[in-house]
Amino acid sequence: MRRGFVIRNVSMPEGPEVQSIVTDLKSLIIGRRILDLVTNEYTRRLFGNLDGKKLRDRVVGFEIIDVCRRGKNIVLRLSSDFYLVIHLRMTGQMFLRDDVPKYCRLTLKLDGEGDLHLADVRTFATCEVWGAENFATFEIKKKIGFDALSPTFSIRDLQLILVSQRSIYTVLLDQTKISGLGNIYVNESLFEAGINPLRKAAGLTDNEVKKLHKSIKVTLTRAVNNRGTTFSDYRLPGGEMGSFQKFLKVFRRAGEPCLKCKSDIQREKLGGRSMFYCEQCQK
DNA sequence: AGTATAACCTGTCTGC
DNA sequence: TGCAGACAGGTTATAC
Repeated sequence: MRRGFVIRNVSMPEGPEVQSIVTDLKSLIIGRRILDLVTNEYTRRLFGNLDGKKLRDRVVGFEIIDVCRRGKNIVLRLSSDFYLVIHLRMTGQMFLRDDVPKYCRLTLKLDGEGDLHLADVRTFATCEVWGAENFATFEIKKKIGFDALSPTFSIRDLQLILVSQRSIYTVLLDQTKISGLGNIYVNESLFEAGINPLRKAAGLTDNEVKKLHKSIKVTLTRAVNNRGTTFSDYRLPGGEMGSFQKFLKVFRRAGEPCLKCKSDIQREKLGGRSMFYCEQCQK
């Protein structure tokens, strides 16, 4: 597909959004060669202090041999035996297309149709280059907790991390304990499980942990199947857009009736983040 | 150990 | 119509 072929325009991605981007990238850029790396004034801070020449030596001329996800990081494995690790933070976007998107911070010119662009209006996104030896212990070095999207994520895993006196809301957002959840999916999962976000993590009963585990799985699976949550009017070229916003039950529904009991959905601040929950259904 | 706040940035929305 | 202020899905550092 040609000009304007946009993969995804999900702002502020959580695990399901990153997974959707990675799935699309897999079919679009694996096996393709990086012909050039184009930077601009908005590239500042993207690579930290990595020297420009070193960067090009490790990237330009090599093939993309795999794309995968580690927590909320997008990983491009290159034939140079280096890994590009991209974190989109709040507003990062990946595009595969010929023309340069608005707020573009980096372009990888590829052989074949379309170049890979990283755009990011707020310039929080980061890109790191890892050698193979270092990358072998990526999760440990980055302190990435259990992958909530993994099929192997178990009730036992969840039990292991729910040992703190912090709120369950705070712990589920802590990527060093469990990775892939963000504010949307923490709020939705807790509603689904009928657990109040302010409960102490260690205070949950075995039955509640079981319910929460199931609700996390169900919520994330449905989010991935819907290709994430899009709040803007963005659509894929085929008319598609991330569609999980249609299924949100509490997130950004403050003051609206609970879908189970009709009482008002509450909104409260914790650690600068907005919690959404139903007082009646979430005890 | 836990919490709270600010910081990194810019665009958009709300209310006066 | 204009303007000020609040708000944004992530993460990290620092101070209580």
